[in-house]
Amino acid sequence: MRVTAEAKESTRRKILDAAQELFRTTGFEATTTRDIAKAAGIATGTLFNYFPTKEAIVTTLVVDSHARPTRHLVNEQHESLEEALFAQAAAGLRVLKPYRKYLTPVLDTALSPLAEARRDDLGQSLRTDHLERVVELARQHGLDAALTPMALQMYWTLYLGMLSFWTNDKSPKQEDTLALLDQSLAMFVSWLRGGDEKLN
Amino acid sequence: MRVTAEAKESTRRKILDAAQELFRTTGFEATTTRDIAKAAGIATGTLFNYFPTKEAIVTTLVVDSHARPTRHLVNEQHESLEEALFAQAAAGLRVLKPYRKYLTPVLDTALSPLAEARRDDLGQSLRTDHLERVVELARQHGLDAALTPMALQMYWTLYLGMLSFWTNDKSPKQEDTLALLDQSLAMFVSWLRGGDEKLN
DNA sequence: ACATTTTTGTGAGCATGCTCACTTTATGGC
DNA sequence: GCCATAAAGTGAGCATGCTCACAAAAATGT
Repeated sequence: MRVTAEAKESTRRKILDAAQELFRTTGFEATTTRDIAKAAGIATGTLFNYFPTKEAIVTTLVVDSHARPTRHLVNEQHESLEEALFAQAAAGLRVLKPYRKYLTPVLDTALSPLAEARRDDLGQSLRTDHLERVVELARQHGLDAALTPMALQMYWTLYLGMLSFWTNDKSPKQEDTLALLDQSLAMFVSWLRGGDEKLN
Repeated sequence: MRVTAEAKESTRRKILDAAQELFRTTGFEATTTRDIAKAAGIATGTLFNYFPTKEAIVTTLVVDSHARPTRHLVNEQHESLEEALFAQAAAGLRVLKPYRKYLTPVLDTALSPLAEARRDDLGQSLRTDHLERVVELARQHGLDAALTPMALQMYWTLYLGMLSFWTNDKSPKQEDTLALLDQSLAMFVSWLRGGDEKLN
């Protein structure tokens, strides 16, 4: 059984590697599932034994790469919550950079606020992981009380808006995205503080 | 030529009416273009002489209905910019209500911040119309100076986030959506005012 | 009235995401 | 070693969004 399990894992990797390369060179839409299967050296049917949809492949690529790093950043100390959130989001951008050009399908399906409705567990985990760290950072700055579910919803909306903008940012080094991120977080955090005052 | 033009308009209407009815009863995904064509009494090929994609049909339905009313609301006087924006957005929701269940494809393609990239003129007009009215309302409250392109981008992100939430809102009369809208606008407007102070 | 051109309509057919009945391969008990 | 069971793989085929070469119909010129 072990040999099989290893073989299975290796097939999975072959699919992901082939898909990543094809998406990068040809784009997500223009790459067919038959292309991916052929490049991975398997039949199209086999591909769907490993991933239920074509989008699940690209989502897996994104979520896998996004999951690994960015955790240590929580431990760094920042002056303000704005800075801490900015550092976290910027780290996310750094890690997603290779996928920037074909992030759209992931944003549409897996990460959208509608993802719950669409029952996509992959995107769900990226979302909850990210939001958990937001809560943790807010706690370090004494603002976690203001982080109601609605506040998190608003944060996530702004975060997705920033990612959407990023996938299409034409400015040389995507500095416009960083400006947008900066302003969005400033707006959000100052709103959090205001809500806090009302509670006192 | 007139007879033909009228006939053409009538075919167009038949398509839109048939599509609306089928989307309502069967849902957007489950309705095939063949279904729509058959219900409209035309061939599938003809359908694509009138609309380039299936999504263009649903987008047309939404944009058409959204365009007509809501304009007079600009003339009503409101105490604060928050209230004025709230009234405008709520009017939009009222008018979109029949489409709530199948608004998702429109949000994904036509209205997304990526819509520019996707060259969808239909959604573009809904966006620019709405944003123009936002600017107008802001001017009435002396806050239009703060409405930079980036501020409008942030407004639109929050607006789309609210619409996304709405399509999936399970609360009895979608009152959660109104709460989210209220908070989002409060955050946005108070941020606008803050930016204004900085400028002084 | 007829011929010509332009507009509108048609449905067979293509591309592609995905399924499923079937084959091949690996594993474990004897 | 050999069979039985389970796991993994296969590719023909389906559904559906959309195209395109052609046909029918309408408009226009004479």
